[in-house]
Amino acid sequence: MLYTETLNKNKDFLFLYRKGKSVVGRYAVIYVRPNKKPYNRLGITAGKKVGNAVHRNRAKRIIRQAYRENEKDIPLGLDIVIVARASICGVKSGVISEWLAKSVKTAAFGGSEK
RNA sequence: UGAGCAGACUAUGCGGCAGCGGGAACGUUUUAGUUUACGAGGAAAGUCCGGGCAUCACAGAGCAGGAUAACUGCUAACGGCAGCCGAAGGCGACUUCAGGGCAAGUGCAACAGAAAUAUACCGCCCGUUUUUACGGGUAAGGGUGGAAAGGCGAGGUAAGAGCUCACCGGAAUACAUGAGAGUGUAUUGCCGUGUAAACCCUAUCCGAUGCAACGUCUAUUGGUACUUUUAAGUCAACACCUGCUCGGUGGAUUUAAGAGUAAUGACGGCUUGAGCUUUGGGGCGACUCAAAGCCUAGAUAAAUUGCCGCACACGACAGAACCCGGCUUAUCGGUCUGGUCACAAA
RNA sequence: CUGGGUGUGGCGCAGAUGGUAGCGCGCUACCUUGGGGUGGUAGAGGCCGUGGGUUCAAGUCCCGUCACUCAGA
Repeated sequence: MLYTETLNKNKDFLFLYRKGKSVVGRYAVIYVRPNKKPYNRLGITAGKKVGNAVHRNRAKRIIRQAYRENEKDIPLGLDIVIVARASICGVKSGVISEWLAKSVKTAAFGGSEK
């Protein structure tokens, strides 16, 4: 991933859940917030509700793949957290990719403020 | 041909494009980059046992506590496995078993029943007698119960009773046999049910903590915690080693001053190992010995994927996290091997 | 990684060393009131998370398993 670091501190996740803009979809929820840095930071959450370890790993893989495909269209300088939901399991990656492309932009330029 | 038993193996395959993880090589001041081979399981799961490894100063003795339970072996070890004994089930191949000791001691056995671990309600027999009660003997018969005086038949007796005898079940002793559990034979009337997954007894085993162990390097703040040195005071007891006792080690603690360390982050621990494959030898087998060859995940918000095409049986359960040996549980199916029973044919 | 705890009517909980499973709230019907509440009487509702085992007999004892939950590093 060209312009992206991973987000791995529990503190940062909690900060985004409280202060970030959110977009809710059928397969996942996206939280976004500007971070005033020249690169993006991405965090992916797949909780216990998604399923067992195999399903959680698949959810994370698909989301990461979708992000990679759309990376060029996403503006720089954002913290992004994507939380997988249970219905992501039986879905092909193309659907997620399409959905992500739309949702990130709406989140970045005017998602519902919390 | 059908049914059934046991064991072993496998876990969609092939191709194209894009991508991920750490390793090696090339390259670069460094970063970026290029090439190349490799990259989840039979259960990786549950964390139920056992061991390695690391630290706790020595890793001690006894009690307590916990675990296991026929026997002989295998193993680093085990609660695992193999063989074998016994019991139960199946026509059989075969399967299942917490399978030591209630005949050491203690406890418990509701309701029913006269009586539940010691007794006489009805009945049977004897005696006394006011002929309808009292005393005594008796576990053959009745009913209750999961369990009722080892079972059953004969003798015997006032009536009965292992009181005596035959057969069967158990126990003890002796002899034979086996490595042993055991098995066989003989003798002794020696014989109050069940429960130890009730307390308990017997034998064997167990020091504690877990890779967030542990080691190395390091920023900032502050005098927080720990260690240590010196000085002063107090106490002869206190702290630690496992819950207690013995035993061992250190004298212990408070205040003041000085010195050092820890936290945070990074790296190591981390994958060459009770390793895998093949061949040969030993053993009924678990397993083991020798030789040759091989290197086969090591991540840290955590890598095996996405899309397309073809084939068919249309793809189950499921993702390493210090490492091994087991156990248990989940699982769409497929293949092979060896026994068994029934039917038919030769 | 390690060690505990819980599971019982709709809800919250009892059930000491095995012997016919209860309490409070709630629910249903009736009485009381002009009506409602309160109060009173009667009643329904449970294979005790699940699969085995020990025992004459298991909610209770033992083993496996599922779910939830707590503590420590």
